[in-house]
Amino acid sequence: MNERVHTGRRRNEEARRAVLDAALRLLADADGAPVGVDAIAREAGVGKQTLYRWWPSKGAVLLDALTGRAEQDVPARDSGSLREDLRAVVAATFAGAQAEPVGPALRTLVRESARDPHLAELMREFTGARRSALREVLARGRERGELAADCDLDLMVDQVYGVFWYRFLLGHAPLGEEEAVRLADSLVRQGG
Amino acid sequence: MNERVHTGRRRNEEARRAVLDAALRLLADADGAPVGVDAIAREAGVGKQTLYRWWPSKGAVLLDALTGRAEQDVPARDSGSLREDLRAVVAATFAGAQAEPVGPALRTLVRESARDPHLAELMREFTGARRSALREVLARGRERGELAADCDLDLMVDQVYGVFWYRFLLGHAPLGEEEAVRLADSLVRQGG
Amino acid sequence: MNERVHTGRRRNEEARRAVLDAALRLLADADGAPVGVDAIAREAGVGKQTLYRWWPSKGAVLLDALTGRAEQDVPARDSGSLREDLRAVVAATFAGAQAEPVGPALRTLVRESARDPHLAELMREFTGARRSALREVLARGRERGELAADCDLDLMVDQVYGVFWYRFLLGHAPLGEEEAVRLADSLVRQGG
Amino acid sequence: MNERVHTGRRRNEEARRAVLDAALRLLADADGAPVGVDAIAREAGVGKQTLYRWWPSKGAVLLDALTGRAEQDVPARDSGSLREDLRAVVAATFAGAQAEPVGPALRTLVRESARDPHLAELMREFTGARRSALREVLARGRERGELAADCDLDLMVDQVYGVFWYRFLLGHAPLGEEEAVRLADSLVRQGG
DNA sequence: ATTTAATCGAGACGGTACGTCATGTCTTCGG
DNA sequence: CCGAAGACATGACGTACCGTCTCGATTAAAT
Repeated sequence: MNERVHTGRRRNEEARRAVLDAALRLLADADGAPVGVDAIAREAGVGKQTLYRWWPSKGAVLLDALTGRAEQDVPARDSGSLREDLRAVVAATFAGAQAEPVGPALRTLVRESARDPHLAELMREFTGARRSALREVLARGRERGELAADCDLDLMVDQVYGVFWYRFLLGHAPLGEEEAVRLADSLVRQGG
Repeated sequence: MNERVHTGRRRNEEARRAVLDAALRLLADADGAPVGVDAIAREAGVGKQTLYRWWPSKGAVLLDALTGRAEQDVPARDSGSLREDLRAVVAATFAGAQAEPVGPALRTLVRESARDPHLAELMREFTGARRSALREVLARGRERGELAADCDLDLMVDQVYGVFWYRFLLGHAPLGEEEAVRLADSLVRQGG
Repeated sequence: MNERVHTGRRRNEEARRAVLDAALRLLADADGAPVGVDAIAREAGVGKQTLYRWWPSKGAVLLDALTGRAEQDVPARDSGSLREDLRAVVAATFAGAQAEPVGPALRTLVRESARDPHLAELMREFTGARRSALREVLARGRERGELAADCDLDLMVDQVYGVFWYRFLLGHAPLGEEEAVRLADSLVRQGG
Repeated sequence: MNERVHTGRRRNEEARRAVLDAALRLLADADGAPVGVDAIAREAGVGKQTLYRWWPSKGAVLLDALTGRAEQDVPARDSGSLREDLRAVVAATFAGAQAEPVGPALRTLVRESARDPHLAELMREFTGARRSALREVLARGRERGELAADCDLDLMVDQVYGVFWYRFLLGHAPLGEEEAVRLADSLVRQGG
């Protein structure tokens, strides 16, 4: 606990970091169990008011903790081949959710969002962004003729993220490299 | 509230029904918002202890309320054609979740299961049963040669339920007859 | 902490006692410093909700703790002599406020009542009762001719309690037997 | 809010006045209810630090607001007659506490001092000064033989201020000219 | 004339207490 | 023994206030 210094009347960036770090740590350690505001504040060495001053709800803190640190490193590069791109995106998505501390934190976050309407809304935005990124990849493939002109891109996107979340939250089946490839390929085949 | 009569020292079936009815009603009215134990007990005109005597947790009551009433009417008939069977199952799944009061109740139930480990376990069983029923349909199709011998049935199952839950919970896209057909057909095509 | 047992759907008398005991103990130990609700609850081994269920405010608990235990043992006997009775009442008042744990607790209570309008009202009733008891004594003396017919009994009462509270709270002068006698005698002389 | 001008590195007298004015206004408006530091600062259009730079605590501000404005106009003249002087002092004390805005402000101040040890100490000094002024009057009377040589002056002083504070804070009886005269006379008679 | 230093308004900060809420356990009492 | 009622311990929630601290601007005194 290295004695944070005050920054006067402007927001203390160190406090912000301390909060997000603490939140991410607790989120990861909890692995699904609820994370309390008091706990975050105590862990960060911060007054509760500081949380409520800068984030509209507990959920906002948690989401910020996850997105602000775990870079949205899903690439969405354009390799010229739909199969290639799709494999990359799906594999990155699967892998990102397995890594520490993102995985457990993400699980906790989703759990929390079930109770916290504010967080649910934030999550909706978050996932919406991911969805359109993936849709972009598919749209490029369709333009190149790798997919049928009449295929339902939205349904394909939802098949990817549907499988992902379903398995991620229930944990009844793996989310490895192999499954990513299989899923990507089956989508390409299905839409061809 | 029609003045239930005591049944002495044997379990009062009417009380059980009153609880499940009340739970389902609240579950549906809440449409996602949390449903408390006190609320169920009051709505049912029942003591809280009666709940905990017969159900191990709040979640169990909620799940019982849903499954005990909303018949698991997903058919899983065997028509001889995979495409036919799959369309039927998917469409029934989609339609079942739209109907009142099942839809809103189911949404609430899932939300609750995020916080309640006990309910989560019950939900796991519940969805597990659905999954194996669907897998059965697909396995029959594969035996008939309608799917490639090496295709990943588990992945196909999860594509169906993944899309279903993903759209059902986020509500960003429809879950109608048309989407059901499209999804079923694309899976048959992909696995052929 | 001897494992209190629940008493079912009726108020738990043991819990009530535990709360009042704890409150009195803390009140006395604090000697003027504020006593928190959490502290009382923790000390009593009781949930905070139990406090708010039975007492309308923190102040009500504190006052109850003082009056419910420390018997209002100011005698107000009738000895036939005003001087005698007055000396007794004043001395008892002074002595009562010195004794442990009443003294420190009373000081804390008054302090709290400055912030808590509800408690202030309760204190008003409490002191009002004391005032009328003393007024009774003086009225009897006046009927016996020990006081002038036109003397202001209310003013005399307030001289007693005024001096008492003033010295009790500021602590700038003693409140012993000697002062009690002197005050009583001077009042008799003044009203004669 | 007439745009105060900076005075550079010397204390800004206007700011001081603004604080005291604001404090007195809030103190009077509150009539017993707590007055917060933030409220004073906002009302005065002043930073909180400016308060803590010049006053050691909130209480000091409040007391200063009261004493710095409401002149200590209790006369303590020497008319040659104890009865006369005493009547004057007591009546002035009573009247001073009734006037706006001193009365309500004083009430709030005492309430605050119950929670604020620093303010309590300041109040002790404040009342101590009043006490010795009154004691002076009585001592002069005793030297002139208007009081018995062995009478307890401190007790007499406390009877005056005791009655005053008791009635002022509880408000159960009036503090008018008539009561002042009666109290003063009874003390002279009692000590004669 | 330039530097130094103390003022000012503003408001974020860590901390403590508050009163409300929901959960699951427990006990009474009537049927 | 069942069922209704509801008190109980626990612990999270979001709000309010306190006194401290730092900012960036401003202006008087020191150099």
